[in-house]
Amino acid sequence: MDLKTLSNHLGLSKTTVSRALNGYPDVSLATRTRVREAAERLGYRPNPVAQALQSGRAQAIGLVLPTGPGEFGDPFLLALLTGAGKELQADGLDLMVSAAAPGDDELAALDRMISKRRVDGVIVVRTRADDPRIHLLLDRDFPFVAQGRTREPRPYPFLDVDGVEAFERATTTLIELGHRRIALIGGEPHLAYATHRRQGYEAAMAAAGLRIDPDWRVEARQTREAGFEAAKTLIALRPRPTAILCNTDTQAVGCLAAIAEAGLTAGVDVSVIGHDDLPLASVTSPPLATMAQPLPELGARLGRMMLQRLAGKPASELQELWTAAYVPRASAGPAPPDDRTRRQPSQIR
Amino acid sequence: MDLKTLSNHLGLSKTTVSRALNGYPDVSLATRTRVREAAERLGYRPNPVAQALQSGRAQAIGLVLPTGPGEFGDPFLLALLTGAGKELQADGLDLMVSAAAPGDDELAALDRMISKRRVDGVIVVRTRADDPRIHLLLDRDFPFVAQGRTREPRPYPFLDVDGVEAFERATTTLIELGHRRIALIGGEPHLAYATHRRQGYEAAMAAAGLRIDPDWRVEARQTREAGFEAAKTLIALRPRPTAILCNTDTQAVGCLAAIAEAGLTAGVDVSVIGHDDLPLASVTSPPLATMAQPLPELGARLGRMMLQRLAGKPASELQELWTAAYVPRASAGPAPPDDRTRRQPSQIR
DNA sequence: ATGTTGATCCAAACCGGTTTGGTCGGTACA
DNA sequence: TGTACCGACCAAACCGGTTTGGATCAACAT
Repeated sequence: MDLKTLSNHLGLSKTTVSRALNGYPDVSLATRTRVREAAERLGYRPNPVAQALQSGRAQAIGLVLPTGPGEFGDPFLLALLTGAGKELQADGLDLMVSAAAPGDDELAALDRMISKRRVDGVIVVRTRADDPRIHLLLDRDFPFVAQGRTREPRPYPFLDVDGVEAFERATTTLIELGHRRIALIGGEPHLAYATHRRQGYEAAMAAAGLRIDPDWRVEARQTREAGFEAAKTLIALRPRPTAILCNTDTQAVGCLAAIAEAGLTAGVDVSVIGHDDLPLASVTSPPLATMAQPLPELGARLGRMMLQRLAGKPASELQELWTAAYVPRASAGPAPPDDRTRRQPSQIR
Repeated sequence: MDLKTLSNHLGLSKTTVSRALNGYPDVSLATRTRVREAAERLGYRPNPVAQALQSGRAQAIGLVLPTGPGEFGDPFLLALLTGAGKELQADGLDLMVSAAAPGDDELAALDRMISKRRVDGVIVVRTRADDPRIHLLLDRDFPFVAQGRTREPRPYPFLDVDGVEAFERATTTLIELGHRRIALIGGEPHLAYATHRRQGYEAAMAAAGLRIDPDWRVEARQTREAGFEAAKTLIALRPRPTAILCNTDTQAVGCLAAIAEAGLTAGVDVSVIGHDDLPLASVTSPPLATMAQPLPELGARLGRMMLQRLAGKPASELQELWTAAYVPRASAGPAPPDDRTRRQPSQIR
């Protein structure tokens, strides 16, 4: 059922039928309703491809999924994607997804997507500190919104969860539990969020008047194994840190394993807090305390920001910073009674 | 840079340029190379929207993500999506994703997708025993491939992992470890794969000459909580089953929790095997033995099957059954020395 | 000299919509 | 009575490609 068939059927011109369906006032009300009823009855659906060709807009937005091993872990992305997809669908936009490993492939996939003109905008997820995708999109002046911030002087629309605030709060929580020797397994500095979280940790320690021993601040990749190794080093320190903050849950899981392997109990001897609230965080032993991001809502907001961007809202007005929620679980407990460290100095003297 | 501009630039007609680029033999070799070079040099890219309108093919395939809470767990879907996406991309097809909760929404999303004609085919994931999506697609004669089988007499293309074989093997593995009282936390019967897995369990037990106590076979929803409750019931039985097979890892995680709560040790007092090898399976305590599916390969194959389907390969030749891999982990150990059951009957007599 | 054939190239139609720039008849106003 | 204006409708152009059905011309055959 196409427009020509429908208009023949009604004894009207294509023009009039088209304009009737689109609610133009230069079609009489009577005709308008007659056309609409017929369209409804005959199940007429305008061909979006033809509309796209005419309007120059694809009625779709793109999303390149970084599919590298690990990093955030997949549940993160799918929740984001779902949230964004539903929001866009409500406005009649489809979601076009392309999967590529971070790096050249990813950039090529993005390039292909925008030069094919099959999408009107793209959503960039898991931004990195210095993100070539952001450069590409800004250079080409292609509409986009990013999940996360990068080092980029030009203003662009983003939605991020405040890593500084999150780790400030996580650190403060530990301090309130009586911890003083708090260590950090940070992420690699090329990840923007890793830098922010480290800053939050440092700020909270400073605010509480606590010194950070240089040994307490280590960097590790976003894998379980890296978390395991980093934690082993931290646990071996004397005096031993009583709490470890991990850049992500993935690292934290490795950290828990290292604690168990050392014959210690997480949440009792050493407290651990992660970030992301991955599904696995609730099944570790002990369950992992963590900072949670409202992923579906983040996705939905990203979708809506994309719509606003396409509607012409300036980038500078589309920058939001959300707050993570602390999810208390058994891995974060009160600081152990701290006799060892008090005695040690006197023994040395 | 559109075709008209390019042809003006070359002093040729649109027709000739188009045919040159598409390699038609009625353009002289000299012209053909000249056109191709110019196109390359000027960065000409045909507008896929215009091509789609003309050819009637959208050069995209669709995928409706069921986003209901739980069931398989998200990592499953994302891996599948990635695998399929890469395969399709290699053939120039894009992947259009729409997220909807299973049920009416999902069907509506699917309907919208195919009647909008923005996709040439769809991939159906997580099929259910009696799947309305399959009915819809077969009724409309719309090309699709399904991940999983359903009760449907008409032939259609599918790729499934053999649940019968998987649980037959899991059961046999437990029998070889010395287990005799093996229980099953099955899935709801409307899930096709749950039925298959139950059959595999029953077949292996029968083949080993072991009777299945009716109490050992329970059904539970695909959630951690349901697995927890079901396991509690099983653990309370006397004589107690020494092994529990769970329809999915999600249930198995709940099962492990119930075992721990009863003061028992999984893998020692009661062995547990799950299915899916979700990421969290390796961090439970003890780590969860499970049947793993090669998700990225499954996705890739689904993508290729879709291409073959569109190329006209008949449905009956596009039906594949793959085999899951057993991932041994500490939750499945040898059967405990079984003195209690031997004595109990003598006491009763 | 007149067809025939094959190699090249092209104008126009087409895909299915939307937009432009009208026409046509009737009413309002000078 | 002439004309300005308005409401309702429509033919044709357009979006950017591909396909159809020629046109042109040189070489070759009759």
